Amino acid sequence: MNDPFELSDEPAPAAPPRAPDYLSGLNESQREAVEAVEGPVLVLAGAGTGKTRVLTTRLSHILMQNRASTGEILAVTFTNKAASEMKERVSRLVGRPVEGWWVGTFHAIAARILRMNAEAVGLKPQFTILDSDDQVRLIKQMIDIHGIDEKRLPPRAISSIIQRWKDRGYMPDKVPSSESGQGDGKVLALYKDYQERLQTLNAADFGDLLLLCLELFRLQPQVLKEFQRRFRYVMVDEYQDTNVAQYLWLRLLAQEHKNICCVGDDDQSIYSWRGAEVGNILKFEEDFPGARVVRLERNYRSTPHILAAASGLISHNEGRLGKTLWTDVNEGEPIKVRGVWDGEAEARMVGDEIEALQSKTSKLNDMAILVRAGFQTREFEERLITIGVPYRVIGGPRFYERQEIRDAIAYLRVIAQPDDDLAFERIVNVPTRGIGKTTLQTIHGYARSQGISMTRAIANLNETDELRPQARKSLTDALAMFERWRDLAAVLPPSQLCGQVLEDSGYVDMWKMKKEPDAPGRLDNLKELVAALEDFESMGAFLEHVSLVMENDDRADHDKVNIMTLHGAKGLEFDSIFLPGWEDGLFPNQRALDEGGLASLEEERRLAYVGITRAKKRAMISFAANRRIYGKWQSTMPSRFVDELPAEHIDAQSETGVYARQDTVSVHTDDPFSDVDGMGRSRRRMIEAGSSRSYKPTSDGEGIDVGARIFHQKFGYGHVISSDGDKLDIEFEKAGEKRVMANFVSLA
DNA sequence: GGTGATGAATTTTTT
DNA sequence: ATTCATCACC
Repeated sequence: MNDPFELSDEPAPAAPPRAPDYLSGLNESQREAVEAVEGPVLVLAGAGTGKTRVLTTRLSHILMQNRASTGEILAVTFTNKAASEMKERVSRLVGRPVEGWWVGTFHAIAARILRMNAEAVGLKPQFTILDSDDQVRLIKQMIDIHGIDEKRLPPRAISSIIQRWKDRGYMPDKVPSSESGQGDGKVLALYKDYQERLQTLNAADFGDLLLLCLELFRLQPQVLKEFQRRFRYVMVDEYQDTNVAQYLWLRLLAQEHKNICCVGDDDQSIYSWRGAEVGNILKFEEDFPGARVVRLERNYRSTPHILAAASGLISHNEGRLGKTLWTDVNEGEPIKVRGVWDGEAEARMVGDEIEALQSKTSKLNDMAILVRAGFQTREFEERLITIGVPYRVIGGPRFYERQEIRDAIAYLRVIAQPDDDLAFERIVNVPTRGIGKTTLQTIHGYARSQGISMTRAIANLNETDELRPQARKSLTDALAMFERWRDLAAVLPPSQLCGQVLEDSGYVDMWKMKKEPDAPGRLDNLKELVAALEDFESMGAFLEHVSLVMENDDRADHDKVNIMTLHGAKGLEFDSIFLPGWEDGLFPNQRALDEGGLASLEEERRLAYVGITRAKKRAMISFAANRRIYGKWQSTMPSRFVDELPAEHIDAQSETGVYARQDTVSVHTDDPFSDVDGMGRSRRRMIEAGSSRSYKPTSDGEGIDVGARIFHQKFGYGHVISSDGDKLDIEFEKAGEKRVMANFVSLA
């Protein structure tokens, strides 16, 4: 036990009473997690077990016991929302606003550390943080030089390869040879070049914030030491979502005091596709010897039926740390599982259910429709509009991602940082100033050959006659304009400066001239931006905010049904949850099925688990027999996850005629995860007897080839246009072109 | 340098 | 179906 008096920077209040208020009301394991402040601790917090409460109480506990001052605690989260919630709740628990502490997202804290030591990694302190859009544009510019075929390897793909390398902590010279072969080996060269380019632009992308931080710690051990000494206690939220770079970063920072507490749930790891390593949480005990593991298993959110259904489902995953959630609340209803004819019927059913619940005094705010992919929201939006039920879609495009806002910000970025080529290029000809492709290419070529930024290149080029006089004039004017704004920036507050810039540049006039229907809306957005800037002391603070803080305050001020993706729902809870589209190919998603193997399927299953566990009182899972995807009708099979729900906890019903068939025969697939006959318990249970005919087993084109004339019980006769695994594109004689499962057709 | 046509792609998303 | 990017052409 440490001596509290030595550890505090601040005047200490009297020692806390034996059982402080803030500890009361915690259950046994929660309290254990809160009080285990020394040494490495892993808190396995199942869904709805009071994770945030533990985290905030623990932080307060450390402060209240004067084990450390605010400046000596590092608490990292993934989202700004989680960070501000933590700040707010701890302030409330401690009874005073807590300031000067290190609570924030990985990226924000890494950026803070990096800005304090930018020079060590070749940046200037006011470096720009590039978002993924900038990143892709930059890569696109570099693609030709590296002789990469844009068709085979689009900028997006390259960006994601590089991003994944960064997630694993690889600087260009550290990419292992097993990895460097990606994209004909050309991507690695591009990565190297890309990093150099970022340096001349005085910019860092999101991955760099962590990666360069690691680099800083490597190059400047004394800087690392300083932070290691500073952070007596380290706390991490959503540990299952950390990537390797973040893991290394944490491990370094916690080295000195070894008081690290990671909170997470391996069953809710759904972000591997953006670099998260479930392995981090699975091997915590190895990584931090002597680690204490506390399991939070008492669930305060859901009914036993919901918990049992979710637990039954997730038990199909291997490689879990394993938890058994329990609750002592009352039974509640089993999960409804419904099969319907098509997507429209599904939307209708969900709409009806929502209306029924609403008339039983349920608030719309307490209901949510959780979909696998964004495009699925539309059907529900349309239905809710027709029946007049208000809704909100959470997670759409954000304010700062709109074109006009990004343009405006680009102006501000160039003012703040002349070397920011990406921003400069974005607006140099917006509004049009007669600076075209050719001119830009000349500047680009020169800039790159000299290893300088474009604005510097222009200054040099204007001394020569390489540019057309007209372009030269425009560029000179533009640079002069920026110089003037930079002077203004010194005297005007950010908001006024922004207004001025938008006027002077002709940007506002440009939109006023446009007769597009959305032009007025864009002008409104610009006004909103200027207004938003009033909250900021400095332009630098604002730009940091824009790059690191997502704006997602959908105010819950009206009673509306929530529609969002399953990913977007993590961490939220609602009384009633609707889970539509549980069909193989949609959920689990086809790409996950095709590409990622078992790991991917398990992640989809975790996603299903996350979905179900969002429900406090009731949940309804549904699937359709037919669905139009990308304009084509497909006949679909219920999700394999439907099978995996324990029968005792669901109430299954299916529309008459849906999946009607009898005399099921086995269908060979290459899918190792499906059960023997491709049709398990629940799925079979959903199938009602009806008129049908048996068919021959088919396998991967065997039996049914392209060109074959076939029969389908719903669509009639047709011939096969093409096949794609177990799916066939068929031109039906009566029903037109459709995509159907091979096992639903037979040779005619 | 702006406009219309054609073709390809289309999970999930924070920072 | 719809969007989005690229290309040809004014």
